[in-house]
Amino acid sequence: MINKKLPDKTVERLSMYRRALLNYVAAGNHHIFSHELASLLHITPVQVRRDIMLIGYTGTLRQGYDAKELIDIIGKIIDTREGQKVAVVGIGNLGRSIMGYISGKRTKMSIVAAFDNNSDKVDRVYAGIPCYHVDRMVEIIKQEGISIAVISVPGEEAVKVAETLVMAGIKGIFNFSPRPLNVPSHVYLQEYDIITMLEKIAYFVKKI
Amino acid sequence: MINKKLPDKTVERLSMYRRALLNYVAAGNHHIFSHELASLLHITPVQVRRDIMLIGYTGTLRQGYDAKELIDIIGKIIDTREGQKVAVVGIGNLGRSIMGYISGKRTKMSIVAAFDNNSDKVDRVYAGIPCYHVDRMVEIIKQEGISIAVISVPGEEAVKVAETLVMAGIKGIFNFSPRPLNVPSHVYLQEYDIITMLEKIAYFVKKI
DNA sequence: ATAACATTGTTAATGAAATAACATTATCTT
DNA sequence: AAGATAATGTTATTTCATTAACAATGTTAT
Ligand SMILES: NC(=O)c1ccc[n+]([C@@H]2O[C@H](COP(=O)([O-])OP(=O)(O)OC[C@H]3O[C@@H](n4cnc5c(N)ncnc54)[C@H](O)[C@@H]3O)[C@@H](O)[C@H]2O)c1
Ligand SMILES: NC(=O)c1ccc[n+]([C@@H]2O[C@H](COP(=O)([O-])OP(=O)(O)OC[C@H]3O[C@@H](n4cnc5c(N)ncnc54)[C@H](O)[C@@H]3O)[C@@H](O)[C@H]2O)c1
Repeated sequence: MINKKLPDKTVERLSMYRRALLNYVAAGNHHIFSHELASLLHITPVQVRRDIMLIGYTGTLRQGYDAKELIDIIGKIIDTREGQKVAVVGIGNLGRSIMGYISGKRTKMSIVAAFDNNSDKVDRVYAGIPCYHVDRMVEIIKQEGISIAVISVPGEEAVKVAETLVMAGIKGIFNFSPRPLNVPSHVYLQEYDIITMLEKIAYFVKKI
Repeated sequence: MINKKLPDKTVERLSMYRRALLNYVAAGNHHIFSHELASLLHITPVQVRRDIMLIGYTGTLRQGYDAKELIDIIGKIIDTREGQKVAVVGIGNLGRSIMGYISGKRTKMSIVAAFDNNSDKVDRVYAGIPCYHVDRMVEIIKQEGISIAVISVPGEEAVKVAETLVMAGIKGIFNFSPRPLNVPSHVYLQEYDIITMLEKIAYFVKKI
């Protein structure tokens, strides 16, 4: 099952399945049917079964899926052995809120470094994470083996920051700045802009 | 051109085109070719032309598109006459960072109210926006004619908040909590979870 | 004037994602 | 033991999004 790449959207849902399942077992449950898992996410049971088929796990006819097993399989797919390390670049409002959000969560990933160019912010600790000057970024990313970076600097700075990250050998970039980035094909890029999404909502609200 | 619904992804790109074009004209330019606009977003020229075809605008063969006209057309599609009004529910780290981000921006939407249930936060002003107690939400949403809401409360509270928003007549919801929501079909729902997206990045980074 | 060119606008083809259809099977009921 | 039932797993179809192909056209060069 493992070496073929899964569809983008399936991977997103796997992450959501896992979270829902963690709550589900924490509440003392053991087995779950596709239609139950589906209703936790407000999607269809077929979608659930298809995703689970794609990862090669199979449930049983009378009990459905073993929640713990499913959690483990998803972990094998998404996580790496030691948990991938993440850096946040730009410790403004957004960067800090993301750091606070992720630090508390039970996910194998961990934010291990933050970077900023404002000297008031460097050499301090935010949500338990040390903030370094951005000049040390390449050095620390290599030293710590950081593979993923979140960009939350102002748009004007984002291109330069991304170039540095690529140079440092980063493999995945999550860009929150409104500036579209261009990275080599061996770097996975995810962009997200809140205003774009709000404007999309605005459009569809008009149409409703 | 106008009454048919545009594809989801096209609407997202229109928002990005507009932003890029605003910078472009601010820099003193007037006309733009599809390949130029494409390269600002790192997409293909065909994609640009197809989107522009869908909105019924046409450029000229030798000059390409008139940037200002295009900005206006996109405005007609996305914006409403007076600009849709937005509320933010849950003024924690994320809520405040979003409020700060959007307030500064030239978009026709405006955040006109914030809500929280923590008495330390209500009756104060954040980024120029008044924060009310969540008990007054229905009242104020109706009174102000707010059509879109951002949910940034903890997961446990999100379902309840969403129900109240629907009751208040909200038309579009942007949910940042990790709890999947269920809303009637006349409400447009957009969900986004940063951890899910980070885990997706983690997966594809492993595959690269 | 005509050919070459660069660009748009549109239709056609491909690819990705979601949904539907259905075959299979373990369990329960009678 | 046979049939009904309620699930799963898989293949087929449909829908949505992107990419490719190409015809149309105004501009420039010869
Ligand atoms: N706040 C939001 O909710 C939000 C949402 C979506 C997108 N964004 C975007 O994310 C970015 C950050 O938003 P914010 O609200 O946190 O802004 P902010 O101004 O509060 O923070 C930006 C931070 O980046 C640092 N910085 C600037 N240049 C840098 C560089 N070259 N290297 C390292 N650090 C640098 C600044 O010192 C500051 O700490 C902006 O591009 C914004 O457009 C913000
Ligand atoms: N911080 C992030 O970057 C981030 C990213 C993605 C998702 N989220 C999610 O967004 C939500 C908010 O995140 P945060 O970091 O701002 O958390 P936070 O704890 O800082 O803020 C939550 C706010 O909601 C308020 N609140 C609680 N119950 C409420 C209710 N019933 N009505 C109105 N207000 C209420 C609290 O008083 C608090 O001000 C959480 O669900 C979190 O999981 C956060």
